[in-house]
Amino acid sequence: MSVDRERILAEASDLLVTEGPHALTMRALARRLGVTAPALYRHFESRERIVVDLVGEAFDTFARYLYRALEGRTPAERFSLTGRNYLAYALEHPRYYELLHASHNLIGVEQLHPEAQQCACAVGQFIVDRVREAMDAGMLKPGDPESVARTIWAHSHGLITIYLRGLLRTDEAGFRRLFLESTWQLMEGIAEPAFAEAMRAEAAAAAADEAGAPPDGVGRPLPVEVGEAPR
Amino acid sequence: MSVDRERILAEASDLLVTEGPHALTMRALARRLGVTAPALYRHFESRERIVVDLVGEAFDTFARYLYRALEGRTPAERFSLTGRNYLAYALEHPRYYELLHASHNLIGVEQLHPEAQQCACAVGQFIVDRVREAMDAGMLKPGDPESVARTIWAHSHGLITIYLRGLLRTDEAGFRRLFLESTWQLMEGIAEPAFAEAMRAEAAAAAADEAGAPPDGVGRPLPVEVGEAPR
DNA sequence: GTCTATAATCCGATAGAC
DNA sequence: GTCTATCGGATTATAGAC
Repeated sequence: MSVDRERILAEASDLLVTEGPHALTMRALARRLGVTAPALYRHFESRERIVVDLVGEAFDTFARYLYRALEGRTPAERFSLTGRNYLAYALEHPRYYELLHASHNLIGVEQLHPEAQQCACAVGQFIVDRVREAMDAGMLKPGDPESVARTIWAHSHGLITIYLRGLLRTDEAGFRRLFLESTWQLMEGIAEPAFAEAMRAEAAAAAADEAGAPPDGVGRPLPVEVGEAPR
Repeated sequence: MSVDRERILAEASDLLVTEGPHALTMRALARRLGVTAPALYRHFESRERIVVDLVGEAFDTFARYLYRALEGRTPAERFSLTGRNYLAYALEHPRYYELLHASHNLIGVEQLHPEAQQCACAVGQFIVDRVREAMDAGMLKPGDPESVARTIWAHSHGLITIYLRGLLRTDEAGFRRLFLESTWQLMEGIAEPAFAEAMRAEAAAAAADEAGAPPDGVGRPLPVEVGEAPR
């Protein structure tokens, strides 16, 4: 049998997240792939290189998801898309998401620090920027953008972490509704009433999907365009 | 030199959290303690037993911190104390806090599952109960206690995680203020105005401590007793 | 590009002297 | 209660045949 770089990384991330770092050995990895250990050295020069590349790809993918939010044409759209894409990344690449936050335990600080520290800062700044322009557009209550961004980030990250650890007894669809509902509770405090109301409507619509989803609810539009109205 | 159980556990937790599970070896642990590896087997029958006991103690300590909130005499006090004690545990035992959430990667599901799963459920139920009685007392807006408790838990956990990972450029004192400020932003949405106002005052008082703390600000009283007034 | 065989290292744990 | 010495096994990584 033959393997390629992608299959190795995929199997390695699964091994790493589901059974822990000690379980990611060249032998175990090769066994899963149907080859022997030395074959892996044709694709990676060492075990550590596999882990480093894995974490690097997790960061890259994360940045790609997040920056896609810049396709939104209004501050409200970009703000909303940022939250959606953050959640989408966590749910579509759960092992990467865990890897991102466990990376400091997996590899030495010097291995990825330049890129990772920079990426972590960039992510923080990205969210702050989306919050700031949402404030300027009158969508969020006035305040310190950095502080509000931290609050939003912490809430999303905490909720996702708890879910991925299996501490919420619900499936992915249930968690998506739960995430919207919880985010709305948070927005009630930091968003202007008009936008909070729109988020409430979105959460209600999502709840409606639960009991007999209307078949045209596929491409439900973004919550509002309230970001352009005032100013 | 001689070692005791406590020194071993303390050094082991440090090794585990700061350098990862692979770094916790009997040899490395013994070296840090100034003894040789076989000496450790006088106190623990195996390496795994060290990890299991460590996680167990992290859970026990956590429960002790949390249940102390029951000393509050009013729903408002118990609600407030729950949040304070949760934060106190995380800041006074940061390695235990990380251990708690990494435990599923450290030991087999069967080793601690009875106690851990039960403790995790108990903690969740404890917070839900405090939220429910705070709602009944008119301190929080009416709603689903489980949903609101999840939101509060997620926010606190997320913020603490981000801080412990060193992603917030601030010291512990700065983080305490930051935590209060962020919690207030959240409370603005889920608490009744009277209590939200009290939390705002508390956050402002904490901010005042920043620039020239008044020397009598030591035992600042609990935010309010608003929980007993309405009904 | 994968195999077998193997070198070198590190691990957990035990035996027995002191 | 700690030490030295050691067993048995696992690991990463390499050498060389095919």
